[in-house]
Amino acid sequence: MPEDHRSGCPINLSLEVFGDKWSLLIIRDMIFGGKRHFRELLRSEEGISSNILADRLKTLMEVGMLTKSDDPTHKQKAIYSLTEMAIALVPIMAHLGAWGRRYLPVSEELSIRAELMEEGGPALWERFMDELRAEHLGAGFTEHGESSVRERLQKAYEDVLARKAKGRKVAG
Amino acid sequence: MPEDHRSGCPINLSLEVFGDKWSLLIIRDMIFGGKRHFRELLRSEEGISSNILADRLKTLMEVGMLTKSDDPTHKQKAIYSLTEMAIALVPIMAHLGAWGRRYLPVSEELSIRAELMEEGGPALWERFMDELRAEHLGAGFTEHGESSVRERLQKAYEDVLARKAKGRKVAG
DNA sequence: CGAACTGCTTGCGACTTGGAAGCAGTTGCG
DNA sequence: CGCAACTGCTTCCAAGTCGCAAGCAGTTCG
Repeated sequence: MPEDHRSGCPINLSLEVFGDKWSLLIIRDMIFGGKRHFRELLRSEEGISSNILADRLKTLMEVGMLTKSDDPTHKQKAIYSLTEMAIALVPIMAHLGAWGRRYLPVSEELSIRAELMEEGGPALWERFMDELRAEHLGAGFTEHGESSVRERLQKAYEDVLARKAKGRKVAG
Repeated sequence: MPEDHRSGCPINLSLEVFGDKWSLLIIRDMIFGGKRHFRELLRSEEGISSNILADRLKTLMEVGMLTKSDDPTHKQKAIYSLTEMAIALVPIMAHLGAWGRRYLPVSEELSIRAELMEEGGPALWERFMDELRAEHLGAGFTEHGESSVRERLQKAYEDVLARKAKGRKVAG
């Protein structure tokens, strides 16, 4: 009997899984950043340290949100993949992003993705989740060349950066 | 310049606000349990201790998710109220509950609310949020006697408890 | 052959967590 | 009127977690 839980409340159990300051950021970087390797994840916007990252990857694998496999191109590289359980967090990410954008002091370039996710609504989320399934659960790397949701979000992010740099050049 | 933040990413900022194991449970108890007083919140399903509760209430007030006022009926009682910022978490709570229910070992009685929230969808969430606004932001306590969303959820919870008790009596 | 890179691990000080007990004041009840 | 119960916290302290810095064995690349 699993009495290592504080209660059987779904919200509580969810928090027991990712109720900390890092777990969801790792998932975020895998979903929105397309990161699959340890050292990629180490270069997070927020600067996670390697021992914490190792620990979180381990527990995320234990709860079934991630899987790990060998990279055929490099004997030392590991590839982390999202499971359906983690891909199912996309709508929560979208809501979290929308909420943060509304109530917290976000930066423009880092919230453009949240804005587009909010605008796109459930239809966009579903498409994104399908792409993630192909990428993480499909047979190997199913690249479908055309513009994926992640690529569109990434482009919007870079456009904001470019516009801000330009504005700074003109104004400053 | 507020450089006490790790990054301007909306998901990160959200996690900085409630990315711990207790903050959202307090909000949950206020939303779904109708709890408004310190000692009510202390009797949480998960057994929060009083120093942690005091600390979290303080930080939740600092970030603007809660307000505190005097209870006119008791000089020592404080009444905690949700702000719009906290009420706006209802859809996230619903998603969290749905996700937890799908992937984690929830108990039947504590997940019936999540089930009903999921079934009710955005329309039900909006109604619930309106009721919370009346209760927490309105002029005093706006009780509208008829069956509120919270009362319906609570009744469903009690029905499950009663059914399980009966089943145990018959089977055992 | 050496520099750079791979996924981690270790050491350690600082911070956080949380159980238990307590506190000054208030209220309800007999 | 007197006392038990209750009010929102606070303090103490041990145990655990966090996170920077450094390092490590192995691999790959030029």
